[in-house]
Amino acid sequence: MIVRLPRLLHRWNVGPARAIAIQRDLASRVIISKLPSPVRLVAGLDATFTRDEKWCIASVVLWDLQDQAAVEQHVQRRRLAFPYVPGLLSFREAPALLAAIGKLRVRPDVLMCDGQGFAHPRRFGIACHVGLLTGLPSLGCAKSILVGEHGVLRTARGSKSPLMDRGERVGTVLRTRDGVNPVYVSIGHRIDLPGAEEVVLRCSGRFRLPDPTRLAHQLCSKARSTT
DNA sequence: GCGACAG
DNA sequence: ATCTTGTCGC
Repeated sequence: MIVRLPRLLHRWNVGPARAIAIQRDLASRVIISKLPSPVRLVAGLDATFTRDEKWCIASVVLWDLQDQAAVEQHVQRRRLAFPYVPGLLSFREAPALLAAIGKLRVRPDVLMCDGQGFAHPRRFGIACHVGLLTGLPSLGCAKSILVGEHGVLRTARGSKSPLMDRGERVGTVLRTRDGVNPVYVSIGHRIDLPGAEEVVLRCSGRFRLPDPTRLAHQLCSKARSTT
């Protein structure tokens, strides 16, 4: 087991009110720092659910930026024990995601989550949560906005605009491909915003979503259809 | 009170 | 997220 979890930090059998309190508490432990370079191994994370809403299926794809290839991939399922509540996504998905991360044989340089990190009502989206609990650098790359507003972007790949919420910079709206909808990038843990943006850009080009997250999503879909 | 609301 | 085929366009 390459990644181990601090025991005190994971309590999933809680209700929404307690979950919010936990987020407020843990948010203060997030570290913003420059990403150690060079970044080569990016672990893309995603989760899906069985149609009966009983299981959460999570996947991790370890993407090698150097070789442009997936070097590891794992799937884990956990029973769903929390409803979908905007802002509390990690209490629904993180148990399965952490189980999948636990299967990695190689330690990733950074985790890439399908959802927000700092761009969250309490500045503690799923990317922060998973990063903090694993102790690994992490970032959030979401397909839509949870909180915040932004200006118009140019159409070229690489164009960006600050994502602002309550007068605070919470992330970056980033175009990963010419003429396609942008993604919403924010820090998770042990990273800074420029570093997060750079990783997302280096992981994308052919598609809107960066390769690690995109492949993790495909892996989840296949795993679910095989059920 | 009303609208918004990651996946 | 999930329910779902073809189709327009680079």
